Amino acid sequence: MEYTVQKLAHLSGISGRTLRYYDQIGLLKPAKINSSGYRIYGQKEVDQLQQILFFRELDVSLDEIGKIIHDPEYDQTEALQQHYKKLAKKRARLDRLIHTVEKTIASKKGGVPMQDKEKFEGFKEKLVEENEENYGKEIRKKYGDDMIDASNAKLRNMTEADFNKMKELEKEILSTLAHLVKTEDPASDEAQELAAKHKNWLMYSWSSYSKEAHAGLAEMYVADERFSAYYDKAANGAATFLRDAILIYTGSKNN
Amino acid sequence: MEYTVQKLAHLSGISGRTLRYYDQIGLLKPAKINSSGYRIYGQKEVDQLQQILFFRELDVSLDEIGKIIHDPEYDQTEALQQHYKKLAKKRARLDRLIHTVEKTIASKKGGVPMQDKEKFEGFKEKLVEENEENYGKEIRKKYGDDMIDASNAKLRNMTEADFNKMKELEKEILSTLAHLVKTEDPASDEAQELAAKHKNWLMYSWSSYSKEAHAGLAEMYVADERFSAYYDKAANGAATFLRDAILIYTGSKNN
DNA sequence: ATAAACCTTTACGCAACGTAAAGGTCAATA
DNA sequence: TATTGACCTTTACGTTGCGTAAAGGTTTAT
Repeated sequence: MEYTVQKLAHLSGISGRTLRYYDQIGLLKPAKINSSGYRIYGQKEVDQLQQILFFRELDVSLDEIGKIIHDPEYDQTEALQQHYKKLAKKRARLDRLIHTVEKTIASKKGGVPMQDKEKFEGFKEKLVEENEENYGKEIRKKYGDDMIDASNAKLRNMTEADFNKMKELEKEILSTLAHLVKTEDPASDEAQELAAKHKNWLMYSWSSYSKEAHAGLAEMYVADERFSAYYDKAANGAATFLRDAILIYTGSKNN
Repeated sequence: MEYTVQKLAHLSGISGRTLRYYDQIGLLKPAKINSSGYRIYGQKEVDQLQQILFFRELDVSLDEIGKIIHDPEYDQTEALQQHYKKLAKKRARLDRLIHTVEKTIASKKGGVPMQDKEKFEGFKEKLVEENEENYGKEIRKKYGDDMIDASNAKLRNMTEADFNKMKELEKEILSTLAHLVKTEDPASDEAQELAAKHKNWLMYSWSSYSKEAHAGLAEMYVADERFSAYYDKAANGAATFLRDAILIYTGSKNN
């Protein structure tokens, strides 16, 4: 049986354009070209198209598919396994997204003003994720996997009330910081109180506290511009001031 | 606090290009442009960017996001709900794909030649899906939802052994058909035996049998080019021959 | 003064096709 | 037989969300 483009297209449920495109990129060449320049496909091509569509269904890129079906050296099992991992990741992400949307919808139905609510779940996850992506490697090296995993777990399990308290405390710290930075005295009582508040704030996400870890974080507030930018939003030099206050608080530095 | 492109980019973890692009498409305009033509963003823009990234995380298109955050008329809850449905569909599909890949890998590990094995699970699903997409509406109208759902379920639950038997029977039918079509006698004993085999073949996926349904399907083999193309692969006029044989077998037509 | 590190606009590239546009081919019908 | 209408062809631009030069101006630090 021989098929022209449209015939094969109908048979397989894809468009003629797609078949021409596959020809163009060398993924599926017709068996022959007839005297009028028409593409003619045979049974072999139909079978190969089935294979192509099978992999395409699995979200494999056409490039990959080409390798899989044309290169006999290609380890198909390995490819499938790699692909399986990709799919699993996608699904995990989708699960999270769905969860977030569900929560968001629910909270909106509850009549809660969406402005802040909508971001809640997403932000928690974003926090965890961002921490991982931005600081994951460095921090995991410094503090070890267990501590970070525990921290992430704690963050994830936080109730919304906790989360809001944490946010408020954060605000308070920032405004106090903006105020105190002008005094230029990180050893003052107020500054030490601020450092204590900062510890409390940390404890919302940290599973355990150590002065060393607190001091280490303080150093990072200055060393890493992503942190310093955050605190310098409050006031110029805020990151440095906070660091010094914490270093004194933790006893890492004498006034 | 004011941010240039790079500052905001670092702060939010996206690229400068992305910020310029968002400016370009009107999704996020800077607070102002300074005397040197630099984009300057303020706190308001930072907040809005948070919102944008929140929705982007949910795989909402930038176009949609624009409507959501700029248009006060826009029903955000409705949009989220729509989006939720999309995500759910995606996940359902992903679940299927993952299942297929798992099975495929498993079967390959079992040392079974992949050529046919790999397609097995995928093909079953593809069969169900294709049936739905291609004939779903027409057939559901004709036979009712219950019957079709039952058929799909049966197909899905088929063991591989059954599936292979079905495939073999299919082959046998096709080759017998190719042979018999030359006799041009759909009422012959052999042709009637063929019709019986066709019934058996059907029973692999049908949950119950009726002569009317069988005859109806036979008519469709000729009427619908997607079916007729399939059978005419075996031999010219095969679809018509098979239909006639079935019509006689079911008593819908006298020889 | 000069380099490093910013900033700008313009513009091509990516994946996997959809969608004209402009023109040849083939089968059936008036 | 001439003419539809349904095919077929190639060429080429549009889509999404940016990445990545290229070519040049600005700011900051040394």
